[in-house]
Amino acid sequence: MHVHNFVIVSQYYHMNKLLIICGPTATGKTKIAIDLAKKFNGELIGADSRHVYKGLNILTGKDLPVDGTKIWATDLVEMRVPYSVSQYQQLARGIIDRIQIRGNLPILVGGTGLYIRAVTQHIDTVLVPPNISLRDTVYKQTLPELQKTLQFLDPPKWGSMNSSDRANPRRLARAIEVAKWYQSHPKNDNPRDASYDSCWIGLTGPLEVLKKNIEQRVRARFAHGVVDEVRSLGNTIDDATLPAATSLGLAIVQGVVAGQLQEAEAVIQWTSQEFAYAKRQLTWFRKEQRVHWFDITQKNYQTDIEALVREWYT
RNA sequence: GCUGAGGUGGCAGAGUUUGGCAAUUGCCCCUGACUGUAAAUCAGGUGCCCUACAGGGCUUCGGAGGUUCAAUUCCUCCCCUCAGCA
Repeated sequence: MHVHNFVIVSQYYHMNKLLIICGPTATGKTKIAIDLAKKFNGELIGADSRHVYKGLNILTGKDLPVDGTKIWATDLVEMRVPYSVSQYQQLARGIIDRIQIRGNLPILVGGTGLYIRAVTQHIDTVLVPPNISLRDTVYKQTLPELQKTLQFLDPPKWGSMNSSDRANPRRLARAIEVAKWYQSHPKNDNPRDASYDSCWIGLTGPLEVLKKNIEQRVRARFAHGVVDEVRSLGNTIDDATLPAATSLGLAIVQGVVAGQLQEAEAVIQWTSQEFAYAKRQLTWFRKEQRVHWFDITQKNYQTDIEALVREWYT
């Protein structure tokens, strides 16, 4: 009887656990996540805004089959179809539920900060859908016009925005979209707040090391046939505004395919863009107070991580 | 060798006509923001020095001279690049 109770309590205790592996690109997040999955009966959920699309596996660095470990929340939709953080939130939370029910440890791994935040925190306006026709008209307007519209429709929202966002047409358009939506819909006061017992692991390293890793990775992608991969795309994503079409390096490799760019120059440009992205990721995650950071150039960081997870999980 | 066009920040490239604050702009680079596009999008910085900011000081347009109150700009010579002709 005592034993029985213990098992139930134990399972319940574990029911809410969520391990998160985050950090900039090219730090080996997936590899660590797979190692941990093996040791703790974990299952991986990708948190990557470009891996949700089918295709461009080499270009986006999708870590395929590596020994058959499945990664949930990848290869979800065709590249023609825009996918958003809202859909990701619903899906990922559902996946986490099921992993926990199975008695396994969900491991959220990826570099898309907003996706991770959407899973772990509530987002007020997440249920307000995009209004395509509104966006079409709104994007034809000048910045001052957009600003005036938002100031009129939602003064508090305008007041809460910083100077950078106030100059960002995309943010203004979204805010206008949300404001219009609430003119005819009630506010959702019953959001599902995800209160996971989460452990955040962040991988990082000196910038020079990150840059070197990125360059190696970019070179490897060329060696693995990224040019052919992009060439075979044809015109499947000829709309440059599709999220999948804005994948880092795509335009550059297309330049190589078209013969306008030498591979050596392409490597330089792509590395540079990818490195800038890594720094943006660091800027984002730096504000995430819960992250336990590990430097991948330190000798024992893997065992340190394992020890931390073990302490938290058992 | 001759003729022509050029030489301006890490790179590209304005400014020279008509001498009067050099750092148009873009890229690269640095920093930051971010709540249904997030590998997206946006903001700030970017000759050097002082300064928390305001601001102040000092450099510089291939090189050396010259004219002038004042030269990236006009004049002379030299160096270099490109194109054409030999």
